[in-house]
Amino acid sequence: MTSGNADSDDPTDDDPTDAALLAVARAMMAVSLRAAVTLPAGISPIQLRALTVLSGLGQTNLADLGAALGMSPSSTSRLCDRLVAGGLVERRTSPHTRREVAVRLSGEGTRLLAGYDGHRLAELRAVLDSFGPRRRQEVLGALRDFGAAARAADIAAGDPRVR
Amino acid sequence: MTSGNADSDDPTDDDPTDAALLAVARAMMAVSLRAAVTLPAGISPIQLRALTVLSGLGQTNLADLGAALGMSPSSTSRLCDRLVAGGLVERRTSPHTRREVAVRLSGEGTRLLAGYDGHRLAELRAVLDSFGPRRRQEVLGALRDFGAAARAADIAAGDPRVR
DNA sequence: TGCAATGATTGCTATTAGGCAATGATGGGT
DNA sequence: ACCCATCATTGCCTAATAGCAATCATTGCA
Repeated sequence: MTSGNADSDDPTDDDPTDAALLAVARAMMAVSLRAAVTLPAGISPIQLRALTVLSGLGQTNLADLGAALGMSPSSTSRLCDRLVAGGLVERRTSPHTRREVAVRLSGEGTRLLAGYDGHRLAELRAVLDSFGPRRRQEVLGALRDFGAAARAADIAAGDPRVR
Repeated sequence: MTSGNADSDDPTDDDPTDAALLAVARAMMAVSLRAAVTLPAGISPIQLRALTVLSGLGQTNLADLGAALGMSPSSTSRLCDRLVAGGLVERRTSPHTRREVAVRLSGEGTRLLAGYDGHRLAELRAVLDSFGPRRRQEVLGALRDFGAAARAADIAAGDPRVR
C-alpha cells in the first residue's frame, strides 16, 4: 500500500536506483540457489557456505573457521565432522601446533565448489550474452568495477565473515 | 599475476569475464548474508527464503508455496506453522475454496522483509556511492540492464522457484 | 616446574528441517 | 448421489543445526 504494486510489497519501488540494486541482488541469489540445488544430495546450504568460506581462507584452524562462519566452536567441529565424513574437507593436526587442527578443502570439495561456480557462471554468462557485443562490454566493465568496489568496502569494514 | 591467487582454489581466474561475474555474485551473497544476520533472532535462512518467495507470490495456497520452495507439502505446512507462530505470515481458509488455505505475509513479515532489503540497500548504495557521479550513472545503468536481463531469462526458463 | 590460557572435542539438549504415510475435508465430474 | 482427485494437516521418523558445559591436550609464561 505504500504504492500500487499489485504483486509485491517491495518497499523501495519508489526509487529506481534501489529497485535496480535489489533486482541484481535477487537475481544473483536466484542464480546461486539454482546452482545449489544441482549439487549432489546431502550438501546443505550451511555446508556449502562452509566450503565457500573455507575456499577463501585456504587453510585454517577450527576457531578461525567458526569465527568466519559466525558459529560456536562445538558447532564448527560437528559441521567439520560431517564434511570430513562426506570427503569434502581434510582435517589433520596442524604441522606447527599440535593442539590446533588444520582444516582444508579436499580435492573433492574443491571439485564440488568448482561445479557450483561453473553452474552459476553458465547462467550468468547466458545473461551477459543476451546483450549485443558493444553493450556486453560496457555491462561487463561495470560489473567488474562494482564487484571490485564491493570487495574493497568489505575489506574496509573488516568483516571477516565473507572473505 | 593473473592467476596468482595464493589463497583460493578459484577455478575461473583464468577468465577475466568469469572472475568479474563471480565477484559480483559473491559480493551480493555477502551483502545478503550480512543483512540476514541482523534480523531478529529465530529467523532461519529457510524461513527468510520462504518470506521472500511469499512476498513475490503475494497470496497463495500451501501447495504453490511448497512448489515454489521445492519442498513437500508436509514440510511446507510445518514451516508455515513456525512462521505463523512468529507472527510473520497469516494463514486462513481461502475465501474461494474451503479446502485450500490462503497464506500471506503479515504486516510484521512485510516489515521484516523491508528491513532486510533496507539493510542490503544501505550496503549496495554505499558501494555505488564510491564511484564518481558520472561513472555511478553508468554502473547503475548496467546493473539495471543486467538485472532486467536476468529476470527475463528466469521467466523464459519458466522457473517458478525464485519469482 | 607449575599454572593459566588456548584449542578442540564430546555429552547433552532443544529446535529446525524434511519426508513418508495416513487421515480428514472439500470440490468436481459422471 | 457417488466416487475420485485435490488440499491440507498430523503422526512418526531421521538428520542437521546450534549452543552450553565439561573434558582433555597442548602451549606459553612466570
